[in-house]
Amino acid sequence: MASARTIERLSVYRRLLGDIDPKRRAGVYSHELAIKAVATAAQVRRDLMEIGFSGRPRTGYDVQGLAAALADYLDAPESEGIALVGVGDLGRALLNYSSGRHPKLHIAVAFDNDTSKTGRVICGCRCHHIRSSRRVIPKQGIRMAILAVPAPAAQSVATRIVDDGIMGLINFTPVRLHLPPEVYVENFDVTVSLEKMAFFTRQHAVDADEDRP
Amino acid sequence: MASARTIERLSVYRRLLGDIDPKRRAGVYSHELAIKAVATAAQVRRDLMEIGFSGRPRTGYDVQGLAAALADYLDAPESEGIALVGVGDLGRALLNYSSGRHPKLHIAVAFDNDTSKTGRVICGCRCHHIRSSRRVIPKQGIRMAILAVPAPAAQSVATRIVDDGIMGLINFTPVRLHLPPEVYVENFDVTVSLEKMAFFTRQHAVDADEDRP
DNA sequence: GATTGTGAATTAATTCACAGCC
DNA sequence: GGCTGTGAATTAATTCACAATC
Repeated sequence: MASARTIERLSVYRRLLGDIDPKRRAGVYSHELAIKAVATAAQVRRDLMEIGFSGRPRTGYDVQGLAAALADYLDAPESEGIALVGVGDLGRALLNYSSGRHPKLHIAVAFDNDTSKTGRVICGCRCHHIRSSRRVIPKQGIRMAILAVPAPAAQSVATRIVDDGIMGLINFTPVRLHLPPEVYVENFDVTVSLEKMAFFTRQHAVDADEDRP
Repeated sequence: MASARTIERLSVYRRLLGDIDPKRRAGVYSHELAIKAVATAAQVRRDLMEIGFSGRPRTGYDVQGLAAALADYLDAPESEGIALVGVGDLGRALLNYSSGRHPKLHIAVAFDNDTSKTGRVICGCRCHHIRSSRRVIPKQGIRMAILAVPAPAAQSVATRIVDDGIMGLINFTPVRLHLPPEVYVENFDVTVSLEKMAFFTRQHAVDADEDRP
């Protein structure tokens, strides 16, 4: 099976393909995708090999065919609904961002514990009280969630929704969750990113100094 | 130099240390950090070797000493200010999240192009119009930024602030930025994460099926 | 002549496994 | 006895390099 790194790049390639009008450009070369995706041409070819899609020498990869192959590989056959848990600023940003953007993934429902938010439609999405998750999540057949609650609530809410049938989640809180191993967890940690940026920005500056004659 | 992966884990270890009261527990073992950080004990030891911090057999790593060593390795000597560019829902979420949380990193200033936001203090942070970035960024000695603007504005705003002196940034837009190589860019891409979660959640389910007798 | 597909080589990241230590 | 530090081994990821192809 493809590695997480490969999946990430495939997702990027797919978006880049969206920038190409297939009526104007029928084919795209590995080195073109590579430049836009900040990768190498060989890497692109390897990744596409992984999903079993072939190009042709001289003409490259068929834009429409590749888009279809990527969709086939990355997407589920049916559209999948995602639960947003926690409708703060971040939750609203995610709702606005993702509404209608993806062909097969959409935020289907939101949960919060603030009764001024529950029972309403926020950014086009119905918001329920978290206490009704047990009823709503199985009923709508939802298997994935975005966790965007305050840190102190993270573990208990995560445990709860996993009980309700959630099998994969993106964790926007800084808490390292303790969940059964069959649940896929992706940590999206802002503090780590900030520290990494600070570290490598400093490092880049040092490198540039050292390169000076 | 340490790899990006190592830096990420060091950042996680540091936060985990914060959960330990050094008055109650003077030492911590590699396997304890490993469990909490979802890594292996050997990995933890390798990472700490990288920063030149030694533990002692039987007693493990000194909690306070390790915290100090991590701070020394990860942080700049002086506190660093970060510019937030784009004060939408996501920007506000970041402001709320990061205010006063980190000892050496803070969002020092915000920029937007919406005059209903500029000239005010939002979530404790002064918001300027983006057109004054050329004056404010150098004056405050800011070298890092968080890019949280709408996608269509991403490239032009990024180019602009790099001109103003920004050397590292976190890109929350889905745009692949074209910037000089000496600028450190970290892409934080929600669509990629969603697709990855969907893919591996599905995959986990298949695996579980296959494991059944 | 330019591009793909891929075996081989290389480089990077992780884990093993055990000596040394308290 | 249980832990660290680390050389060696292993595994994973990437890149090289070139035959095959159009």
